[in-house]
Amino acid sequence: MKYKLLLENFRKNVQLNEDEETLFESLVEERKVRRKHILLQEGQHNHHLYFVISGCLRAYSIDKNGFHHILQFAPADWWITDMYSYVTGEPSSLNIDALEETTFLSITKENQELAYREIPKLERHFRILMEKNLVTNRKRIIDRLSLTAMERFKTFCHTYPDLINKIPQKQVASYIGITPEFLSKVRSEYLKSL
Amino acid sequence: MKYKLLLENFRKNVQLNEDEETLFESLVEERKVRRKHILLQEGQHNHHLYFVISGCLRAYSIDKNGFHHILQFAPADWWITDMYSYVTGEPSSLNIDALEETTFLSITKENQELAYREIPKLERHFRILMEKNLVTNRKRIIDRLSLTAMERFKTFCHTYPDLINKIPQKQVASYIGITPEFLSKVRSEYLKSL
DNA sequence: CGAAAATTTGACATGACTCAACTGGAGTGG
DNA sequence: CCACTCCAGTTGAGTCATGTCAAATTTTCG
Repeated sequence: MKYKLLLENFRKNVQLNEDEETLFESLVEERKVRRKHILLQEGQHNHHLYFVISGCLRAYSIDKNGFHHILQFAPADWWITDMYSYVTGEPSSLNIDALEETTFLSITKENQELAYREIPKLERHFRILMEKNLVTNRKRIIDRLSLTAMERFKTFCHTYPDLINKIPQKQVASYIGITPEFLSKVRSEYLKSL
Repeated sequence: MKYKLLLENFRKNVQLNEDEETLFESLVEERKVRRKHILLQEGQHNHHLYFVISGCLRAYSIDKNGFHHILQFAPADWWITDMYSYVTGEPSSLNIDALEETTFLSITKENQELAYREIPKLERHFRILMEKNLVTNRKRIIDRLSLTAMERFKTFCHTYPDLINKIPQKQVASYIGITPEFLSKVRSEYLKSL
């Protein structure tokens, strides 16, 4: 299996033997996208799970006023998809695109189901991934309910120190749920206070 | 197995045979709590997963100003826990209590792990549960980012029609992330507009 | 290098919060 | 079964956090 990062990802929760690794490798497709290239567009059907090898993907929705709201960043070693569309088969309400040139693995739902049948312990791996993902999302809901914009900004800096220097402020604003203008003000207040 | 509702819950995703049902039954404990009784308190360690048979539980956090923020309601047929504490073993940051007299099943993490070992297909069931839970939480994040208070209130009424007539308005406010006073105003606007 | 995008800044607008007063219904004890 | 208390809910006045819009400036990258 040539995808070391994917193996490491699996190894956090389960041990695969060589045949199983080879099987899984045969089920994924390696792809590459350029910066700003859209991988999944709102309204399309989504049958894929993506695993980032290098670069960074992001999932966002666009509201009725045209504002973007970022739901997730996926740097290397992260899984990403529109889970709603993936689970239900309904058209996607999210967009997924690349913040920079990104290499990733793509696996269809059919192949993923096949993998579950052939390698049942994968269920365990993905169950645990989903649990952790759930924890992250719940934390984010609580933060939005109980923290001010500046506190959320500080939390973001603390939680994603790598992203801060990599992505435009505008995207951070969209993630923590404020306007870019207001983030600019909040940030300058914050810098003054240091 | 005497817990029909639990069986139905499993059957949505997997088929257990009679031995497996009996095994699982032996791992859970049936409990009952009164209205307002606290099941899990912030700061305690949480090693349990709960499944509601009748009544309604709720999970909430309390912020530094003493305000409550409701993360989840769990009516009959729902699973609930502080997933963060459950997964990491850290003390809980959430409280779980009963909105009304509630009967539920409680299973320890040790027993749940044992169940996964003895009945591997349960991994599948809980993977799927977690995926759906994730979808719900993501939807809630998006709603909070893109909708006004009134829109969120309407969404709540639409999503949880049963709860609306069962729980005090104050709790709805805490769930959608506004003050009870403001919900009162929003609600009267909404009723006028019908 | 030049165009396009991101960021900053300021004046002004507004959605949501705070606080306080009032009302009404639910639970409790005598 | 009444009186009492205690929350939940309502309403209004004033305030605050954040949004809107527009203009100027800086950065990015094609």
